[in-house]
Amino acid sequence: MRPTEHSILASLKRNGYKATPQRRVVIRAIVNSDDHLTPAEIFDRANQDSPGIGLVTVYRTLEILAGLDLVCELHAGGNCPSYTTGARQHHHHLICSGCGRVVDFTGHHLEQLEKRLSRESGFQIENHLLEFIGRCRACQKVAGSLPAR
Amino acid sequence: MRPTEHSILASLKRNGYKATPQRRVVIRAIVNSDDHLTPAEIFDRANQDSPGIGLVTVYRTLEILAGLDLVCELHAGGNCPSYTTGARQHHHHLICSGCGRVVDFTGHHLEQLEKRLSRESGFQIENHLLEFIGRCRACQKVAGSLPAR
DNA sequence: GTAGGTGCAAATCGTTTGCAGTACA
DNA sequence: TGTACTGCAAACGATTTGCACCTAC
Repeated sequence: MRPTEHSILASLKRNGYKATPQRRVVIRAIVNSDDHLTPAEIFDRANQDSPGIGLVTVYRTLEILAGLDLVCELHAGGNCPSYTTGARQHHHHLICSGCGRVVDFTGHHLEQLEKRLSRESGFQIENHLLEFIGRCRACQKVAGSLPAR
Repeated sequence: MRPTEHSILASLKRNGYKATPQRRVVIRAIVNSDDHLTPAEIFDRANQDSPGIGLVTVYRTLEILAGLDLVCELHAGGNCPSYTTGARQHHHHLICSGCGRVVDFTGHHLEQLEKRLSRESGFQIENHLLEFIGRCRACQKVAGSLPAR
């Protein structure tokens, strides 16, 4: 169940934030993309959709959305932050080192490992991050294509 | 088998890089620490050890070392890059959200998942990143201590 | 002797902050 | 109407680059 523009806006209001046109545009940019987008990419799309919006507003909106867990933040080894709609279901990432495409996957359970680590280290574990880096089918063909970095 | 200052220097030379005193100092700073260090922290230690070294040199040395896989780069969800000696053995990270301390762990095998993903997605998987974020024993006691961010 | 390495200063990049004006509820 | 939101410009911190000098091999 991917969140929609509407459901995200509703969450915002429920949490006491206003539903401004700028926020709608930012949310739409993220929801309408299958990819993970960097703040700059989100700004580009938002700006195309509704010229005049400020990059600052994009950052501020992202901060709110991430704080409410309405979008999911990704740290793709190196090119730091990018965002996508956080399917409420916990998922992991498969990142193409050629083109930067990100595929989500679910279904691997780390609870057992989490328990073991917690027991052995004394850590109270709050979260985890599992990412695989590789080459997607298309990039395997393009021999010698440069890594996204 | 943790690499030593000596073994890292040897690798550098083997790859056509010169063994300068500055590089020695940077390597020593990393090798002598159990923690993961940010470039700034490495610079501090290096500078204490041998005043006058430039931050730029630290960055340039880290770039070389990471390129040769002699140190391992860590992306702790948010406070991006830090470095440690890359025990050639593959390992994962357990990061404290309170104090930023990083504990390595090994022994969890993801090969099976890797194969499944590869089959289902067509990706040729090159690497993965598994990090747990939580609170270490000390930080659990300090109630309400601010996250490292 | 020379290619590669160093350190300084300045440039650059992504992100954050201060502030005055604007608009949603 | 009042508070929260916006956009600009400037500030900021981390990293990179240009350049002249230096040093390990």
